[in-house]
Amino acid sequence: MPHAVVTLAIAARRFNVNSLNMSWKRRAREGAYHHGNLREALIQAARELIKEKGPAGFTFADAARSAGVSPAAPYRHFRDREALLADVAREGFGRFEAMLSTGWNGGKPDPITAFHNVGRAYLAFARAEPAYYAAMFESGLPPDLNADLRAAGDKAFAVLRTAADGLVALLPAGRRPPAMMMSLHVWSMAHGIASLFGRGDSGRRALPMSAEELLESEMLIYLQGLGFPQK
Amino acid sequence: MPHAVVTLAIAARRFNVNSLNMSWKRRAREGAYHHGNLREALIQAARELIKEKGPAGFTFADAARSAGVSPAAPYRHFRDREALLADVAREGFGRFEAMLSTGWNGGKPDPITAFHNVGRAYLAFARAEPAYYAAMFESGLPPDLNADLRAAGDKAFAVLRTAADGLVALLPAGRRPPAMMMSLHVWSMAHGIASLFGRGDSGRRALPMSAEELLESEMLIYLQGLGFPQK
DNA sequence: TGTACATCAGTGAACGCGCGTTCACTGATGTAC
DNA sequence: TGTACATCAGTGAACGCGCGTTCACTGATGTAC
Repeated sequence: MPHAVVTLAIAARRFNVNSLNMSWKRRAREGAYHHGNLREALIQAARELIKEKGPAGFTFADAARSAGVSPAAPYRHFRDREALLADVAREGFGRFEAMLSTGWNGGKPDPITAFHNVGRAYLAFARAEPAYYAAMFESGLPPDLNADLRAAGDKAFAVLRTAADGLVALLPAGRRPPAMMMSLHVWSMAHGIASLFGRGDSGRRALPMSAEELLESEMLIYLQGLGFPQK
Repeated sequence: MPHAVVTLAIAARRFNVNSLNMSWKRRAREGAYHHGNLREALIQAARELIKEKGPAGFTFADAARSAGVSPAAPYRHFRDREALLADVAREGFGRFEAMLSTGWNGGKPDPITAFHNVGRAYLAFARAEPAYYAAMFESGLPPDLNADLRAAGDKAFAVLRTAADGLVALLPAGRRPPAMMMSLHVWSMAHGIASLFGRGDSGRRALPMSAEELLESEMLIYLQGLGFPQK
């Protein structure tokens, strides 16, 4: 009945969607749809909701509401809630890989320092992006739900593998541990510390030292055990 | 209307509840209530549901249904779903502590062997009791939701701390690392491996070696880095 | 030992709510001519 | 350059469902006397 109000509301919505769309166009050159880049907006909304309430605490309808569209709209882009979650995880693995790569930085200034930087980058990601991290590792998604997700996870792990390869090459041929094993060891250390202590989101356990210090000392002792020179 | 059927159904229910009650009386000497030990039955039901669908995948009504009672019954024993989940976690920490203690076994036959046994016990628990493990570490419950839960978690961690103390005593006074740090390191290794690879429930990542071998080698290298003699 | 009574674990019906999902539709966009 | 048309992202109303929670109740148990 109050036509003016309804019209204003619609106008406001259109305006918001369009201005968002313009900023997206500027940021990422992904194609824009005729009412805005809803696909990406839903992923952002899901991230926000996961950050607030955990990976199990958001619904398809929630994401639609946050993105300002009707509850039926997400079905144009995602088969179901799990498909949306998988896309959040896939995108997260991509950023994760980038951060780890930056940490490794081709093994510079030297492989041991770079290896520690990878560890720091791991924790920094878990702390800065708890929503991505939860979607990637704690959402209960089967890791090979789809080939893209699987590949994204593998690519991120490959950075650890590359770093281990670079480190192993420092040792004389007779005393080289399997790089695959080393990378799994480091992954488990970093993941263990990140999920027990180093999360940016909810109430975690208190510690006598920072998560970063804990991981650094753990890696230091581990590398010493493998016969690497200190520093 | 079909009185006979209804009567039979009620009789069957009563019979089941009573026979369950009797077996509980035999197993645990916890007090029995006048229609059965519903409190414990709800915890069991929650464990079963968590094992099937994850810690976020069960509802209060689900648990009641599994226990064969009306949806209002659980309110006699738990304030809400979170309180039930917290009790599952608390009970889990108790069993966890017992398994870790058995692994440590007072440091016998020798502290290094016993330390490795603690690691094995950790993974064995995560594998055998994925529901407890999930409630304890992956349910999103704040660790100090209530004093009992907090205390149960602390007691379990204290076993790791005791083991680290026992190990540290092997080293000469000048080269002893802080036992607190050591126990946090081992916890993070074991938890990392357990949550990434060593779970009995759902589809996890494949590995070139078993979770147990991975943890054992990791601890071995770590201990070597601290200057412990091998074997 | 028997009876009356208080207790309280569990009932079952009811409610409002938000979810997932479907459907025919609308209307802005891009394109063919 | 202008017009007609096809496309398809998003609408909004509708549905059935199961959840959390409440309520007055029931009836088995334990106990006081």
